[in-house]
Amino acid sequence: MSLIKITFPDGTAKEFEKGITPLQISKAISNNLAKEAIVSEINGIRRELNTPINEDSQVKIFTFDNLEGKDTYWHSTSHLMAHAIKEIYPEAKFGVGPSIDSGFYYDIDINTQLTEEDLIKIEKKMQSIIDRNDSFVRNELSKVEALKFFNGDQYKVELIEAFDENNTIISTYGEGIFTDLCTGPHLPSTKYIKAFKLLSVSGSYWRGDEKKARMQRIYGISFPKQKMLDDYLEFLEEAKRRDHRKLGKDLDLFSIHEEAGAGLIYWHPKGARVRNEIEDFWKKEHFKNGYDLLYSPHIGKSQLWETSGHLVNFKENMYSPMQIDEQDYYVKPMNCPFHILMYKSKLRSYRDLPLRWAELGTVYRYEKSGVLHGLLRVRGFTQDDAHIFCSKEQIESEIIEVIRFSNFMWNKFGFGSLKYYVSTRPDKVSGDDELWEQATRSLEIALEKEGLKYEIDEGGGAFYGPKIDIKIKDALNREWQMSTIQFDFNLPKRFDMKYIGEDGKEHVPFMVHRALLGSIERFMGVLIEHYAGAFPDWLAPVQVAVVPVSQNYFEYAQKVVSLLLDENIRVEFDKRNEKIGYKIRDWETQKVPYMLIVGEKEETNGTVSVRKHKHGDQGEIKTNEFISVLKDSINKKNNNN
RNA sequence: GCUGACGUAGCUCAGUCGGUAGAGCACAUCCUUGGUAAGGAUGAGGUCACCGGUUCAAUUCCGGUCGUCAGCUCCA
Repeated sequence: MSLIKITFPDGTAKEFEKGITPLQISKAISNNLAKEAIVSEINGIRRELNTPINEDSQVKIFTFDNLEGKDTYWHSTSHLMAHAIKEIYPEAKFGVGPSIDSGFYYDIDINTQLTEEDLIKIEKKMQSIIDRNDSFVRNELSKVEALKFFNGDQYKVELIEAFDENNTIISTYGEGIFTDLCTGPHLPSTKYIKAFKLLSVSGSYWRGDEKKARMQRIYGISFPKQKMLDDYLEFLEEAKRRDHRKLGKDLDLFSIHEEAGAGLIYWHPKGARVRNEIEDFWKKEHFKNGYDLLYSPHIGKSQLWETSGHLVNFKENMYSPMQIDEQDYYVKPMNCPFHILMYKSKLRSYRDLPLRWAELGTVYRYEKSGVLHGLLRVRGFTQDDAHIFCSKEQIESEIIEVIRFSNFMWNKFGFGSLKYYVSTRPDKVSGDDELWEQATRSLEIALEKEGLKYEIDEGGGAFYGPKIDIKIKDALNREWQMSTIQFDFNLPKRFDMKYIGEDGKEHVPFMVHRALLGSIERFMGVLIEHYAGAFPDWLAPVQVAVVPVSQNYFEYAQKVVSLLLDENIRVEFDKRNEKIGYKIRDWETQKVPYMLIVGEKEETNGTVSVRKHKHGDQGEIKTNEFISVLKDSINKKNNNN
């Protein structure tokens, strides 16, 4: 009986009998760990919990709390699902079935169109396989053996053929009648899967290529505890309740009109009110931060777009030209060429720099019909655009300012958690190495100086320069890519931009594109979902509803309304012939921050009875006092909900 | 754009195995003047997305177009 040394991630080591498995090791550490263990890593290779270890090794144990654990858990569930499908539809062929950020999917080639009812059937079959507690059995084959084994399954054969002849051990995993090509690792057996749900079925293509075979993709999720699944399903329900398309309708914020064109947004009075508050705030903050505001036209001659390169690089996103005086004019997909024309309208000195020029510029881009989605993906949208023209010496401090500004804006709207990504030079781009290097470095230095962590997106930059993308997290912890800060080495050259330096010579200015909110439409879509439609006081389209107990108090109610109006508070006077219970319900569902109930008592006392959205009756308060508290909240732009 | 599902009143949805349609909410009028999440009665509302085809007859069946939804691919 020989002993081997097992070293753990914290550096401690312990001796075990040769042939011990990670599961047994985790039992030796603690019963809880053994219960929660999902997969292990042996000398840097992820392997099953029941893999015998025969030599001194580094061992890590993963649970569902680790990404590695989730990955294995979901991946095994996708195999379980495929297994169930194979039992129900023996003719089914399978593409790929990986785990994804949340859950898993499997692509299936099957003749019948799967429906929601079929998913229930598959779920039942999955449960019966779990009850059988089939083991996931690993087998290793040579390429020749694998090709033989999967003979007749064109998808698996295609995958196997792509493998390197010599240095790949091809592995398969099987439970019961189902065997799949897979590198693994997997759960020891199907019993480990405690709670799962198949969520949706939709179309996909073999290898994501629409020219290749059409497959059906089933998405699902699984968890080691029923409660976790329940919570996840509740999260999906909550996301549905917050869907900006639904709230946009319910709260009368905006509409989209089939007869007038897809992807084009109509802002109703209430949505326009919110938008107006955001834009006012945005403009004031830009002035404070040393920006100037611009307005530019919506169309420009083809020559402009040729100079800018858009007709070469962006044409598929631009709408067909219109003819004016026998010249082609294009609707703008971006604002930058216009801003550059303004830059070039006179000779610039280094003393003018930096120029920070911002515009809420509405642009139009062709988007494929299938990608349109509410406010989040549209064909006409308003960018909160700005271009910074500066000298080489200024780039670092300018980038820092933009990062700070962006931070400030997101915090103001209640988004705390920001993530930064620096995208570096793509391979295919030729150009000035030094320029790229320097600009990329300045982005990194700016983030480092601000004490911000960032990730590198290697080769993810645009062809014209490196960039910082900022992702935000909303109230449901969902990530959205919104802000972007991009260097542009292309346009200044194309437009022959210059400034006269201290040395009396011409220099090419650095140009930075930046959007803080991204686009107003998308931003509002995210904001609606973030606030679940219950906007904070300063943004709410209706801030106060004055609700008299009966018609007898209309006169007093009117006085209250007038006082509010005098203070520029957005107020509705509810004169409807309904009981107050009805009115309260109505304003509550409209998510109006405050209702002021007024009747005999309030008239006598010169007060209002405040009812706060979601918090109910707050009791009686002097009208003036209410107004000053509300005004204070509005002025401070509190995120008070 | 591609795959699939879907498109009936302002909204949410029934329904018609082919004989031009219904509920609840919302809306209007009247009764009721009510103190913290839906008072009652009456009424008005639809070329059943659009365009063709089949048929004595199409909202229903077939084809196309537009749009929506879930994905694929792509992005602010």
